[in-house]
Amino acid sequence: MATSSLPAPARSSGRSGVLALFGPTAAGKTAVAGILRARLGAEVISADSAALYAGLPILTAVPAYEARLVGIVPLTEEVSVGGYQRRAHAAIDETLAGRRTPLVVGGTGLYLRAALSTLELPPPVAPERRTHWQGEYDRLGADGAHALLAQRDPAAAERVHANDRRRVVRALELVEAGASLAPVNDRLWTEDTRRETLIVALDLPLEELDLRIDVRTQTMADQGAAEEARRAWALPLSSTARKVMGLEQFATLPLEQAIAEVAQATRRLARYQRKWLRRMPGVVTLDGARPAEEIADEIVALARPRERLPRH
RNA sequence: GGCGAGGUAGCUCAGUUGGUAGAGCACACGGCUGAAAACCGUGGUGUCGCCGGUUCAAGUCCGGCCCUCGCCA
Repeated sequence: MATSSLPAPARSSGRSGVLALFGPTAAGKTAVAGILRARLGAEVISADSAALYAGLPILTAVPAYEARLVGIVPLTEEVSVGGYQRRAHAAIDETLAGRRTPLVVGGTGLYLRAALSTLELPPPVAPERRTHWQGEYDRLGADGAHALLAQRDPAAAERVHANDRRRVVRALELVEAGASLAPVNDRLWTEDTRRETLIVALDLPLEELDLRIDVRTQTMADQGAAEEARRAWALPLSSTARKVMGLEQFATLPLEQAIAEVAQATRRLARYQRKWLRRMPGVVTLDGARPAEEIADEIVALARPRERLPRH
């Protein structure tokens, strides 16, 4: 049983805490969250970078029930962890203030950590500055740019590979802004949380997950994913919106080919999400193959303060 | 049946005058701090269609066979 790996519950009550549900695509998070929402009167708060976008209910598998931080950003705008974190913290605090349980649900590992933790993200910089440093990176070459970074911010340079243009550029723009890519407090892979939090993950064997992903992708196609994608694709999409999985494929490829490619890309995503799951500390992992009702029961039991658990 | 093109990694394909089989994607593993459904690093996973021949040495040259595609019948 997973009981032994439970974080110490709040002395006061389990009611002041946050519940989080993580796991790869198609592991069954949405169904379980729906049951918990009804049973606990919880407020579902999404931790999914793609679901933030409005206009893609099929591609981003928006749940039938109400959830916060879903469909709130137009496809013409960029999304970012920092922007998401601010909204997530606000949503969690508002929910707690209303004496309800925040249920943070999503498959974007970094977003989930940002929502739950005190992770301090360095500030954004003006787009013009980023463009400038991208130019510098290309002008100096990967090694030249990395050497420049090593000179200006050795700690950041040590964390970043010279070929990682995105991060070298980001580090350079931060130095210029008086900040650093290297965090003062490294809380990404720690159990650090802002509130009393129980993190539960759902997982399945890879073969089972792959099977579910095939079914789910076919279902999306049946629901009209191609039409949704084409409509969105016609917009002046932001760079982060353009990368929502399935958008380009369903908008530009013959349906059969799009289904095959999206299923494959989603399998890759699921593997990436499982990597996060393996590495995320303080997570109780449950078998996603069990009936959603049963999983929800177990989570309710886990969330209860320890002194009220039945003795073994 | 005739002519042509082809058969090399899971897929698409490259492979010089014969000299240790290699790219992209996929996959595995790792990293990641306002792009994370993103980005980066490391790793080759093979009966080179089959059988025989020439050669010190054959994916490569020669002969035969099998299979796929196209055109003509």
